Amino acid sequence: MQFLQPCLLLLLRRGEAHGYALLSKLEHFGFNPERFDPSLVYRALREMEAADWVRSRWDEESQGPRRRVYALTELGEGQLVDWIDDLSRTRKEIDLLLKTYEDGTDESSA
Amino acid sequence: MQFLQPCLLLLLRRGEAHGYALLSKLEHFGFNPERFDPSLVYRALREMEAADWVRSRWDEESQGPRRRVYALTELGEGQLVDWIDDLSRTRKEIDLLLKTYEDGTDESSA
DNA sequence: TTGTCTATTGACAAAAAGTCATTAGTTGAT
DNA sequence: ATCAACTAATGACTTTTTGTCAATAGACAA
Repeated sequence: MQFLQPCLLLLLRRGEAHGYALLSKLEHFGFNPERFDPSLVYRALREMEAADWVRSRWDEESQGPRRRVYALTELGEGQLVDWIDDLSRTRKEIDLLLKTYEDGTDESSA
Repeated sequence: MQFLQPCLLLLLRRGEAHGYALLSKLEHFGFNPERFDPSLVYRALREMEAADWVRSRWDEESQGPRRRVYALTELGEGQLVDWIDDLSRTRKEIDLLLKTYEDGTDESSA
């Protein structure tokens, strides 16, 4: 799976959130929280901030270790649209591949 | 796109072929032959041979530069099945992602 | 004999993904 | 009060994957 960044943007579209919270919400997209390394989420967020798809601030209110809260930017919304387009295309390619496989299965029955 | 290896196995399922021929047939799967570097095909084939998913021999009959002709092995057929399963799962994940996007679009209309 | 097409290989660079250790605040149990 | 577990984030390092490009070489046509 290399859908991490689009998944994070999708989650952030519902509202701002910090990395650790996003980590658990990723389960919804089929990520296994057991064997999924949290640093991947943090890295993805920092990379997306460098691209200005998200912006962060330190949450001053919360208890415990400091949280960096991320929010989607307008650029990020545009990027999400691009990703959705990409993924639609990828989906079509997979469909073609699966169809090609099925068409070639059990040729003796023709 | 990282479907190169499954695409090659699918093509080889139709019969043995050499790298250069496979290169042009990849167009069927949406690869752009203009900007697609041939060395990627050759490398993929060599990697798959190392995994014993394909086997090769030099074609002695053909004219021009020597051709290495690849054929799918039984192991390779099994691997193809695994890939098809993977891709079906990936397809479902993409569907979920696209659906999540659509569900969240234009919330004001609710 | 120069250029183009066919055909394959190898070296190197860049990008992406995975692993692990470290730091640090909070809470609950012993 | 100390230890473990949970929350939270960062940085260094490694491995894997992908991309780019140059080199070699036979055949053929201009």
